Amino acid sequence: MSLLEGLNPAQREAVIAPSGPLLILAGPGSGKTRVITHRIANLIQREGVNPHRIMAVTFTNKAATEMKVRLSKLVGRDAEGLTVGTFHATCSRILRREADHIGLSPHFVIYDEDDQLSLVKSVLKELEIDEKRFSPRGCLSEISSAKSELRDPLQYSEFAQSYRQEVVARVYRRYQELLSQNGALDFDDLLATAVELFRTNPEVLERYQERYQHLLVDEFQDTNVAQYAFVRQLGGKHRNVCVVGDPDQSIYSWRSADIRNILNFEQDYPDLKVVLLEQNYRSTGTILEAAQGVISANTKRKSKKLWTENPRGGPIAIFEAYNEEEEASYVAREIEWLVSHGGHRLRDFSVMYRTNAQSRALEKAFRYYTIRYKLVGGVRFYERREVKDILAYLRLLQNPADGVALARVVNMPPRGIGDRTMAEIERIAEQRGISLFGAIRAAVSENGTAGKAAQLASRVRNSLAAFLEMMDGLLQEKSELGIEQLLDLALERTGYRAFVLDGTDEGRERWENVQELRTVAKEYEHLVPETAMDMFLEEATLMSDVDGLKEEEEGVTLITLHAAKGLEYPCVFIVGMEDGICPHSRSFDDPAAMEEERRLCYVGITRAMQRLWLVYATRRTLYGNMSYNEPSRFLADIPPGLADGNGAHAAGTARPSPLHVSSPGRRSPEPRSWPAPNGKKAQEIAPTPPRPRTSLPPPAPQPLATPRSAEPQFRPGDRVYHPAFGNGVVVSSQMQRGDEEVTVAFEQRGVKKLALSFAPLQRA
DNA sequence: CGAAAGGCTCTTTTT
DNA sequence: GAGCCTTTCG
Repeated sequence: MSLLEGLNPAQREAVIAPSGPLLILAGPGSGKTRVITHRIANLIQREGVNPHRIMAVTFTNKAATEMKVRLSKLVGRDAEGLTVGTFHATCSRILRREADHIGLSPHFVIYDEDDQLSLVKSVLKELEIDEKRFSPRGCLSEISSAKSELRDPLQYSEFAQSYRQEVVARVYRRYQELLSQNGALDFDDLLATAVELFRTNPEVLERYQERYQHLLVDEFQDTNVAQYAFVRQLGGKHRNVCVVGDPDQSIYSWRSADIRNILNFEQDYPDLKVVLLEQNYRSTGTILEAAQGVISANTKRKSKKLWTENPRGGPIAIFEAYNEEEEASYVAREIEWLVSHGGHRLRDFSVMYRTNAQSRALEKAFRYYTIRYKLVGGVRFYERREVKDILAYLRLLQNPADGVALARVVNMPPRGIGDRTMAEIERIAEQRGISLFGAIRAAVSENGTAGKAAQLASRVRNSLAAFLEMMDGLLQEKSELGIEQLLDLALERTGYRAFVLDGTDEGRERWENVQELRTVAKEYEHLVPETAMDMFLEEATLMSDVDGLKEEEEGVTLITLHAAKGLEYPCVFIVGMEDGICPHSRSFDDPAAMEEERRLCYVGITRAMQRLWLVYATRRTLYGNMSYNEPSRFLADIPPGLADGNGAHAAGTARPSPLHVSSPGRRSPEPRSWPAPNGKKAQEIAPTPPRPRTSLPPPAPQPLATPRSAEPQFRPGDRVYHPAFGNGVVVSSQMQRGDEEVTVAFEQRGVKKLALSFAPLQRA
């Protein structure tokens, strides 16, 4: 099969563009991943580039994995030689390999946000800075952005102007010292330290430049200064840097992503070739048009003209719910209806929201309606308390200098080493510049002797001695044990197993998570023993939300708008379409932030292939109390005629919710256009009449694909095609309540009964 | 020291 | 409404 088969002219151009800097501006659904993978395949197969010389960088492991899978299909075994990974993982691998050049232990651990926060807190305590005035979170985010911009503590303190910044500068300096003492790097360090390595070791950089003659970067609009510096360094020699991105989908500026990287890119590489991918293969014309309506209200953007050959599709549904519970049950019932009548499966659906807290009401409704769902984000597996505890034990065994890990587990389960004791230990560690572990050892061995380290009660001393002895025992045995065995032994010796299994259901659940971790650990046993533990701990830390998402698994996906970037679903609900939520209230006084909210909304809308629902509630409980929000201003930017404003789009939406007896039904049975042409806010256009206390009868579903008629369009024997089910033959067809119900025998999927107004059924 | 209870403050998004 | 921190009591 030709590599160029089935590509449009722009895609083809991007795939075969000659070596040299290349910027691919790719609109949503324009076949971006396809272009990257085909370009790599083209390099290997047509230009004879050794796969070892190609590096592709993504933002999530999931994107990396997907890319690898697709490449395996394209180039077979050659894919094995490629370097494909996230920025963080790629930098981490390089740093472990080259650690000795910058005085770093190759066994460094990676601190996630939890660990970072504990470290900042201990710094604040040590420097006697009031947490009330300088929140640990605030300090951390300041430090994080400094690192993302490659400013070390010294540079930061020079640049510091306000009192606040001066304080943060002191915290930053000490924080960095402690990281180093603990043998740890945080997320941001992975990038900044890699850049530093290359900057201070030209010969190392040259080796990597020589090796990686071709670089490809996905989601370039979300790179920060450090990531861009890394790309520039690596690509500095051969200049074969291909970056792919879409400024309209830049949604991570709060994590220091800088759209200006795209502009800088053009300046840094004057001979840059630019390819625009503007044809959308994903969404219906209606959805694409709505998306463009929303995004074009941003002032600071280059306008693109996206287009599609896809059918226009049905209208977008806009539904006003009474509160978040009705919102959730509306979503649940729509899905239920479409799954039983519309020929959709649960996995075709995704419900997207601005903040993770919004998933709660949805989960409740889904459980009530017994609809299976897959929750992305929320409390992740690797962030569960018991999982983090176990990982901390393993970290401590791998790297006894890791003070954050020690502080986490030293009294978990409780073993008589409380805050006061630890404060004393911390004092010793700080005083002597040694690790917490070393300080415990010192305290135990020196207590009561001349020049004693501390005055400890004998009970406390015994507790510490017991802990020390236990850890020393594990440390001695660890070299002979695999990860799994070490984990088992640690669970016993530390008493953690007995601690978790406390007889409650919750305890059993937590123990299952521990077992799950054990299963993951098993997968690392085939690795080289010296690095297996490092890899295991690293991957546990660098795992991202979407990485755990299994598309093939049945169930509705619940996901934040941020995490949904890069995904697509036949049917998408965006809930909480309210001013204050989407856009989030934090963006109200910042035009740039508001533009980002709009991009976020745009990202959400463009995830939808066939159907889109935008849902808002007139009131909802927010942070514990009731708030009343206006419909999102973004709704008013959807061009007129694309949406049904009463939520009538799909199923029996007006059925009373069994969850809430008092829940009112639909406001008005007749569809109204949304919004009014003058683009005023929804509420001003269509003032909401008081909602009736009883629900109205459900209106007949609105046909999307066909006009209503008394005669069935399909007859037994007709050959048909359905995007999800493939080819089939009509078995029977009859009119039901103004809708045509077609029974089709699909070649692959068996017999399905479809409602024609909802099933995208075509004649084949 | 540890468990339990009550009060406090915030919550955007995450590699 | 939840998680975090502080307080209180055994």
